Amino acid sequence: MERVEKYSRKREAILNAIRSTATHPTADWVYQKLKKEYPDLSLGTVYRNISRFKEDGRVVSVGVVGGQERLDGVTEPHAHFICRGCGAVLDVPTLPHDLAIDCEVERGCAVKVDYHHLTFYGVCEHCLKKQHI
Amino acid sequence: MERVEKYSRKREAILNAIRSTATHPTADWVYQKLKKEYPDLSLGTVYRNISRFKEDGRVVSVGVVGGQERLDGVTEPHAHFICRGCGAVLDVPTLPHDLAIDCEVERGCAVKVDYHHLTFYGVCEHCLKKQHI
DNA sequence: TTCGTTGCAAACATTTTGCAGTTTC
DNA sequence: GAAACTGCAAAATGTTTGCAACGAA
Repeated sequence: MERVEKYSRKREAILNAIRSTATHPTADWVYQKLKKEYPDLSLGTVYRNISRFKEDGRVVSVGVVGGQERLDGVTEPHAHFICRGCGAVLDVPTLPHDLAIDCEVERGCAVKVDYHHLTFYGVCEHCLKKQHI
Repeated sequence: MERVEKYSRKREAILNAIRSTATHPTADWVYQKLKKEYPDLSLGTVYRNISRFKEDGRVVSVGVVGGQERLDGVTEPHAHFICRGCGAVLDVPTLPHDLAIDCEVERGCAVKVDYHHLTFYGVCEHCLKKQHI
């Protein structure tokens, strides 16, 4: 039996919150942001809905930064940059996303590749200006 | 004052354990493995030493898989494959590691890039055979 | 003797879960 | 009215930390 998703105002708000920012937010960021408009919102609800979004592909995980999972409402494959100074997660739009390497790895490693992540690590523009790292 | 590292048999064993496997182990894997030879080993010691290894580059983090950080004793840059079936982390040796893209991102994004991670996700050979995923 | 290292257990932080009440259809 | 959704708080998980004892130089 497939469960049928019913409408929920909070679920809609959670998805919109993730989609409306370029910060690649954490669950808690979403919770804090929506807490103002929905004072009775629960962190459990945020986690439950994010979990569902990831399952059906409405949201994608960028990975865990500083112990917290970072989310992305933009599901088209693209590279990311993570700053070791402030933990910011940025999009790297300059790079063309090469889907061909997935096939290459499938042939070379005898595996099935669904997708790949390309993530750069370093210091962001803002942190570079602030101090010498 | 710079602290001077003193010799420790357990530290040596922890580093060797990480270096002697291709499983990209977790802290707990190292702990369980060494527990036999060092019955009084503490998980805190494993975490403390791994943390130090990461700081000075003797060990590298592959990322968090299923809530646990995976380590790599091979510090030369190379790509990884993560299986969504069993959580295995494999090396992808077929792919040449392109260091030039780091510079490209530096120019395009006005950031300082230290390194990048290229990680493929999918189903490993073993899990493919076991069932249809 | 000094100071880095460890075991232990408590503390922490993030995420998951069980349950009873609420909302959607 | 049935089934999905939620708040709440407790539990689970992985990791960190304070402190007194231990070990290397």
